[in-house]
Amino acid sequence: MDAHELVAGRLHEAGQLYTQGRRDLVELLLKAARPATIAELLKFEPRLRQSSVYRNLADLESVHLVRRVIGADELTRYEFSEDILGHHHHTICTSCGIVDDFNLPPSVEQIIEQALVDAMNDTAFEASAHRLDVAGTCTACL
Amino acid sequence: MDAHELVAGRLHEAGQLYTQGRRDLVELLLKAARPATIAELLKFEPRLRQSSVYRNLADLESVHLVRRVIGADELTRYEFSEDILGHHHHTICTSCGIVDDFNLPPSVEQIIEQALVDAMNDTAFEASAHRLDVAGTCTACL
DNA sequence: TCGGAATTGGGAACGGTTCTCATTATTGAT
DNA sequence: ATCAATAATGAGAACCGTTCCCAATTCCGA
Repeated sequence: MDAHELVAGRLHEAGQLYTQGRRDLVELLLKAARPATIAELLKFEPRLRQSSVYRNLADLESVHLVRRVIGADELTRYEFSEDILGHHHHTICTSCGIVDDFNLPPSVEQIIEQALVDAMNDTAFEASAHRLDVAGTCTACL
Repeated sequence: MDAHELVAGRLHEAGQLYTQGRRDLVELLLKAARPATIAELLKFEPRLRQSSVYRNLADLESVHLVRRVIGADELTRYEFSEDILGHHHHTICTSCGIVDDFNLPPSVEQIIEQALVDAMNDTAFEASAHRLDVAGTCTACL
């Protein structure tokens, strides 16, 4: 399915418009193919204005089209939500901060999922999602 | 083993002193029994000065006695390093931000560890640690 | 007890993010 | 097509957690 259509539809449901600026932003996120910082987005497409990028990412996040990714540095990164990208995990380079995606076999996911359900049975905590990342050093930084 | 002894020793090796302020800080972290924000630490022990707490946490982190924990909000939390607490995971309440600890059975840890090694074989990434947290809602917020 | 080194405290500075508000664009109804 | 109502935009100010600076103080070994 075309990402733009999906985004347009979901925004429309929420009474929001799919403007050119938002289109550009979505296009950029598609091209990035990994969680991107605001600075990266602005550098790649200087037409975009900082305040609009922040606002639009927040808007897209509020309808669960994108999500915030926390890495090792203080910079917030954004990527499409798992609704769009599917469930996946992140490698986080502790040297340069770059975050990238990777997947685990469904069999492992299932074991993790079950183990977490069991673990949460002891603690009175209502789990809604899990997050498994790997910290280390990316090729460029080795 | 007594935590204070361990801390004192490790600081000494690094040519740093185990002052009263640092002692108080360690004591607080022990009492907290879960990752604590700077604001929480200052609130519990107003004798402590903000700048010293930030500096001392950074110092303790540099000798791997404490570590920074990233939750769901913008507040940095600190807890003793896994050297001291052992490997464990975190629940993160997306409502109030509280982070708490939990453990998984060694058998599951082993499966995860192996799955990550396999996954990293494909990507040229040098993994050094993994992080598995659960996001959701804590009892108090339900 | 003294001198050098480490630590402290207060506040200024920093940087990413959020907020404000006047201007502009977009949409649906006429 | 035109208009009115609503939403989005852009520029910069404000915010806030954190880091930095430096003079005063504390600590330790000789």
